[in-house]
Amino acid sequence: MTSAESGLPGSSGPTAAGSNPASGLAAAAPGSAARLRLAVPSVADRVAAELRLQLAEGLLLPGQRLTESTISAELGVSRNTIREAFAELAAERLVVRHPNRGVFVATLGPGEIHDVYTVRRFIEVSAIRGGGSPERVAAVRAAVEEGRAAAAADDEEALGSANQHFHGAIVALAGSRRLNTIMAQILAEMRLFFHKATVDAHFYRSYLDDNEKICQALEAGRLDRAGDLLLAYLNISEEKQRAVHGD
Amino acid sequence: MTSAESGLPGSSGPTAAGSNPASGLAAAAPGSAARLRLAVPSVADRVAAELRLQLAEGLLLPGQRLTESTISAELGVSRNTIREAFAELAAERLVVRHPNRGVFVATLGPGEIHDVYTVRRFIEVSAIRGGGSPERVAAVRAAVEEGRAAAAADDEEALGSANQHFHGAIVALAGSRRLNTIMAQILAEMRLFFHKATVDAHFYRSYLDDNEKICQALEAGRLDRAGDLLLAYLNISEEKQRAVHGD
DNA sequence: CATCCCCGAATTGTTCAACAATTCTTCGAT
DNA sequence: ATCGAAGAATTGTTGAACAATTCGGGGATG
Repeated sequence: MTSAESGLPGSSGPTAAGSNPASGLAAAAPGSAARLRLAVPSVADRVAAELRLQLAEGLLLPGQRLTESTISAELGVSRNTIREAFAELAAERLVVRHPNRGVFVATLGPGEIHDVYTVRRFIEVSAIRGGGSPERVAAVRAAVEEGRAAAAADDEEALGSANQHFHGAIVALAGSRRLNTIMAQILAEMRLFFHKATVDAHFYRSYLDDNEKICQALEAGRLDRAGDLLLAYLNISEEKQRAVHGD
Repeated sequence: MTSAESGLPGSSGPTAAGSNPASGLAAAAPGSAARLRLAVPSVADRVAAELRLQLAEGLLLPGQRLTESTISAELGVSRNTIREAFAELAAERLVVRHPNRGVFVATLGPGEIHDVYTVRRFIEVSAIRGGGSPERVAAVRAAVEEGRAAAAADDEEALGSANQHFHGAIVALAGSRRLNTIMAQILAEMRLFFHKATVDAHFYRSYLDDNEKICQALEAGRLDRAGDLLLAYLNISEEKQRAVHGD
């Protein structure tokens, strides 16, 4: 057992560290105060988190095969643990298991992209039509400003991030744990094919105004109008995606 | 009662003795199904399916602990495979993992129940407001009739099943794979705490008329009205659930 | 009598090694 | 050049092992 044992050496630098990889949503749950539990995630969970990260960064391209032994060696964890992580990721649709053939990074064809947008239309529009507490509306506003700042700094990566935060904040208006995680998974799926789109440096740029208008309508309490705007936004966004990905 | 090792559909039988791990799985004669490429799910998947079933039947009560070694022995599969199945179920929220303590059947408190209904209000109402193809509407009608037949036969179990089919069919109107699986998971979660409710033999009975009215509105193309009815239905249903479960 | 601590017992988390079953590849025969 | 069969590679699954952790039960102590 001469192999490294330090927690997840990782192939792309000492990532592992950090705390909650997929957090961003439920930062502090109301009510559960005495939860000083420093629950160290299991190795399988950390492996899954690492892969999720590499997936989000476009380091692992859709369709690419993930060989158990390779990842096992690269991350210094046993093949069995890798399989547990795969089960997690497969449940999130980020990877697909082909029996006896291996797991592959999920590929989203035109049909799948449409399906993702269908879910978004359902959830996001319903969420914004329901409105939310002032703090939650403020969170939406914060995401808009975050996007504006990123645009000013010409940071396309941050711009894409801010855009996702914007839509996450909209769903968070409903204050539902389950809806939040559903949305988080959908956004994770979208990152899978958004890398193709961001080659165009000004891809998100055009969304800035839309986000601003939607946010204003929301703040003004014109929820139906906000919903209509958001719906139009999603339709156009889907159209663009379809254009980028061969029909 | 149902004792006996509910051994995995397939076989595995009471081999118990671990001396011969050899296949006992595929009992199907290869000659008969030469054409049918029936992708046999992995053992881990079948274990997960079996547990899902026991969960749905109320054989495993919320809060109950699932010991790896016990299930491993009961189902005749290795502990490692059990863990893979657990990862699946945990991703579906049907069980919860307490680090170093084990996995437990998920318990849904009042807050969780409200959350489940929030998701249902979002998805089901949006789905019915969007309408659907005639075949899909017909599927909703079929679920209504299924419920009527179950009521006539005084089969409460079938009645509950039909009710779930009804709501599944409503979501299926949208024709979205992802929404369908999301709804399936939500319904699976609900089965966790519905067993408490069905002690009242006439629990679902009162829903029959509501379903009929909703279906009629849907068939008549009065989608907004159908949505309103469904929304009211869900609110009342949540109220009842909250009443049954000590608030 | 109550409290605390330490020590076993049981269970989980993780690894390793092995093997059957299946798929992929390559090479050779027709 | 096509086809098929031997061989290599990979997955699916098992079993055993061990460290780490939690749980429960005595004592020993105050």
